[in-house]
Amino acid sequence: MDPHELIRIAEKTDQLEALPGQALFYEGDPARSFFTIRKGVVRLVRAFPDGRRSIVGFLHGGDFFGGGFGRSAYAATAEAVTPLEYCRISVSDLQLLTKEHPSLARQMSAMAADRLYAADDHIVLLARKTAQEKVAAFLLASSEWAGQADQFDLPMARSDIADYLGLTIETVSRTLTKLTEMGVIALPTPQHVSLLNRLDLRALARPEAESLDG
Amino acid sequence: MDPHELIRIAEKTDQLEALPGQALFYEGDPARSFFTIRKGVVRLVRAFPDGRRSIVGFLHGGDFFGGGFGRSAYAATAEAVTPLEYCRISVSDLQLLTKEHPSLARQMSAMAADRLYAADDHIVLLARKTAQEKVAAFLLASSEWAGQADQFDLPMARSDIADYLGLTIETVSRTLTKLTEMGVIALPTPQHVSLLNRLDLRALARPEAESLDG
DNA sequence: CGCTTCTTTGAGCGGACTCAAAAGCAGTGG
DNA sequence: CCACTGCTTTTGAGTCCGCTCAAAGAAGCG
Repeated sequence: MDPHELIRIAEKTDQLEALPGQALFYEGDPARSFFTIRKGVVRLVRAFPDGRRSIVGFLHGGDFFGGGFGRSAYAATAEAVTPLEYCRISVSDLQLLTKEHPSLARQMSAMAADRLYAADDHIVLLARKTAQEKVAAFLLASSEWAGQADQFDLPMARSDIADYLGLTIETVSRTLTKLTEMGVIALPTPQHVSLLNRLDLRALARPEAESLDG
Repeated sequence: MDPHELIRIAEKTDQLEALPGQALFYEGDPARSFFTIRKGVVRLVRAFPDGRRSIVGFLHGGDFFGGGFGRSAYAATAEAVTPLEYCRISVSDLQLLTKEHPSLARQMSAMAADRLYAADDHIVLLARKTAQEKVAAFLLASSEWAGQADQFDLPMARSDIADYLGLTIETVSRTLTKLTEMGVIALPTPQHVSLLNRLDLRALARPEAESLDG
């Protein structure tokens, strides 16, 4: 649960940077390394030859990922969304470190479990939520990434949000405009979000919005 | 990679059965056990108070799951789809066994990795595929579960398929009818599928259907 | 200042949904 | 054996949400 040890160890490894749009690795590449993000945001992308694209997740400072988690190949392409500072450690080196620090193994499986839990949430969102619920949920998640702030930046483009939510950029834009007109958010600039009514936004975000008392 | 050792160990533990519809555990329950399926099919369900439901995965004979993979609570409810024979082992017992058999830990992370990879596939399917592509992909996956057979049973109801693919039962039914009319499958009974043209079905299943030569 | 890229807005369409009913099937009891 | 009941699946008709196509702002950059 404490990524600091991971980061401390990772600090003994490659310190790297990447510019927006640069790939850290590609889907299908042999999964030779693990990564932690020091600063910035990464997207995990699955793309098709016909242009259809799906973002299976966003990763933020402190997040630990890569290595295929036991698989021999990466499951998706990792691309920098913002200017990025990150660490890289080879799978074999990390395996050695795991023997010295057994807690590392537990942390790794905890990370995998978190990604699995997030993936299930994502599946429910894609399968059963409306565009408005999707965008509201995304804004709340973005707020959490910013430390529950009521004002924060969306580091990614509308196209990234659309590919994450299974929508088009037009629908994302229209929905944001609608939420603005409803008074639950404000958009001083396209990238800057201000939550005006967190409770209403939360109610809009989930199907299970009704009372939970039995 | 070899679940047989897991099963052999699990055979020393609780041998249980369940009838269709019975829950093995519920979403949110403390994740005290791991499970392996001996015979039958299980669905992993996320449900909302308003009736919306999403099936995040199906599990088959030999599959290993549960325990929250490091989390303290189960991420979804596990329900028997068919009459079920399965094994249960407590997380603590399995941790003890892990110390005797280090390969177990690797197998567990491999299982988690497989679920993660499957989850990413599922995300892409839900986010970017049409109803026809979804149903075609589901039929191909079902064929794989049946050992690449051209004829096999769908153990689950249309409602399960719909909740897995993010569709309604009507759309699932209509799409199956359409595939039948196209001549790529036959449905002797609603539960029994016969693949008449695997290549066409594969072409219908994926967006990346065009040629891959660069 | 002109170019490119991103975002927003508009108009119209269509695929999947909703609502509704019929058809098929399994079990049950007369 | 057959009517009756309940459940699942299929089929039909019509609607709407989100998509497509198109164009007009904004914003960044050389």
